[in-house]
Amino acid sequence: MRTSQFPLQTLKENPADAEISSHQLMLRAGLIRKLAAGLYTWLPLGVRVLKKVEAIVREEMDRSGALEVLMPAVQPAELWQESGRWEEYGPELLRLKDRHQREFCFGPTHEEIITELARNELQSYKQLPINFYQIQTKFRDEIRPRFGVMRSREFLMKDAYSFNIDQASLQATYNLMHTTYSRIFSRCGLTFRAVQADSGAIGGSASHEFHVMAESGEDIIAFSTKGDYAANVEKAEALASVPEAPPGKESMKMVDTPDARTIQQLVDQFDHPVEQTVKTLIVAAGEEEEANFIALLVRGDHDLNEVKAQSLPQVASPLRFATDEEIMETIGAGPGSLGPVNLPIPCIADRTVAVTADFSAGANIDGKHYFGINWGRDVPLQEIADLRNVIEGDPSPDGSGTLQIARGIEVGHIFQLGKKYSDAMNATVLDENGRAQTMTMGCYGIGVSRVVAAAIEQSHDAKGVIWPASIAPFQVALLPMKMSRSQRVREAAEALYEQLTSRGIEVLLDDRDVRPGFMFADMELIGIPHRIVLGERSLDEGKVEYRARTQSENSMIELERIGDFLQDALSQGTS
RNA sequence: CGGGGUGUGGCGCAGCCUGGUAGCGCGCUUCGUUCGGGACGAAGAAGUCGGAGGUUCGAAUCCUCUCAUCCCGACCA
Repeated sequence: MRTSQFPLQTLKENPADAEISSHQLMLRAGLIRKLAAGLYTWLPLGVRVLKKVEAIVREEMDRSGALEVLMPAVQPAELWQESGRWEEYGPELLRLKDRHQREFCFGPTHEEIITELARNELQSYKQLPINFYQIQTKFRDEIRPRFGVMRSREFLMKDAYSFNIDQASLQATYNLMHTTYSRIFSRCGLTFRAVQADSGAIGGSASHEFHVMAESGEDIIAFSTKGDYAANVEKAEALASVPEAPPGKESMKMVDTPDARTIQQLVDQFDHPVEQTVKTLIVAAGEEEEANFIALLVRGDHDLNEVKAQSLPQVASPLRFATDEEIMETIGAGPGSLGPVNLPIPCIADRTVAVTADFSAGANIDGKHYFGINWGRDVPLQEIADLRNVIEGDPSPDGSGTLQIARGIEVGHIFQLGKKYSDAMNATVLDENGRAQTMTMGCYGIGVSRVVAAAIEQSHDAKGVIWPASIAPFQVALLPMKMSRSQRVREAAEALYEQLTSRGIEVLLDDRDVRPGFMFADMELIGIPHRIVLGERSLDEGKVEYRARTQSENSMIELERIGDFLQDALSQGTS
């Protein structure tokens, strides 16, 4: 490709509304342009990258035996009503009506559609297992789209859905997808980690997310310093900080704390270690509970994990915090003075709270706290559960090492769905006994457009993008110096361009009549992995200048050898 | 949904407080001089000042409404 025929829509200045580097660079390098909030046009350069990622995904999915389909982006409401999600799904679902006032949505995901397909097309266990996938545009009406294509409303996704006769078969497909995803992200040149994820209210036994490690990631993941354990903080199991409670030394006493309404104020005003404070959160109770509300206790410096809390049967799902009025009415004290002692509603203590001695908590009387509370002696320990987010330094749940915390960008998610959709939509096949069996399902997603942003987030410098070779829009930038005035340079450039192109290398020949610095800056901004400079000087010696995007020095290479040299570099996947 | 910010040629911004009929940088077009790290000079094209209404002799500027967009927050006592 020649720059004279390929628009490089680069910008020198940073667009005002781009926050993170990948978003800024995607705009500056001319990969994308914003149309409206969360909606982006991919320019020719960006499309080349997108297609590279798509090709890798497709190759590896095909290799795994999955079969490509293409489903409609617009989906009839009836199927969503059948699965129950027409009501469950919130405002994220973009609902539409056609000219006959029939209801549709723009698909944020395709479980209903694929299940409808499967129940019609699959009749026998002999057709299983089967895994369908597509690469297609999704729309989710995000509360707050941000960071360019990282969290946009419309985005390109690879989604796959497997149908299996039983759990063992599903597990096998799931494992196969796990290795397939690892191959895909490795081939994309990403540093990533598979982590255990919350399987959510949808049910299902297992779920892993694939995260690209990056400071700007929106997810927080915890992993063991020694073992293999890695999990999304939403999911990571929080063990008690110590195996058992130390013996209590203090006796319980009530203290006037008129100005301590938060844990921080309590700690500051009474010189009290935050590890010996307990906060009491009042939430709506689950349906089986007699009380309307239930109290959750976590240590003062810990955060409640809402996903864990609402998965408890005693707690209403979705989680709902009591209002100040409800708290006043139920307990007789305001939110700043709550605690387990003399509490008129049931309460669940986090594991760490259960092993804390001599702790302080509200007295359920406004402006008063108890200090030196001990379980058993002062208040019975009713129930213990894992309620909190892990923090750095917690013991790792696999028993080896402690937990570290890092940020990640979720680029893939694999999920054992089980029978949620197949049950609701009656997707069965006949088993070997001729009996109808509900199929069990898995689903497997990759955010293709997000992968592009994640790759940049992970690999860039002050000058621009540094593409992993496998997804770079071009592999080699060929920059002739003064081509418009030097017949020799022009001829050498054309010859080398022909040679490299015929070797199957994707070359971008910069045949614009611009100054060298301009070319260098553009090529570095758009992140082409290999750069060849052709000039009178080096041609005198029969050489060209080579520089990898990751390097800061040129090396001189014989003109005759450069083709082989590049081919070697590319086949090694080095950049 | 709550709070805050911003809307002025393609992009980045000034002008607004104190009303007088729009300007700078980048980019773009043409010509000339340049030519190995984002050149210089000259000439040019390009803006319903987000939209509607109002105040005024006169509104980018003041007032009201509205739309768009970005950031922060969305119950952790």
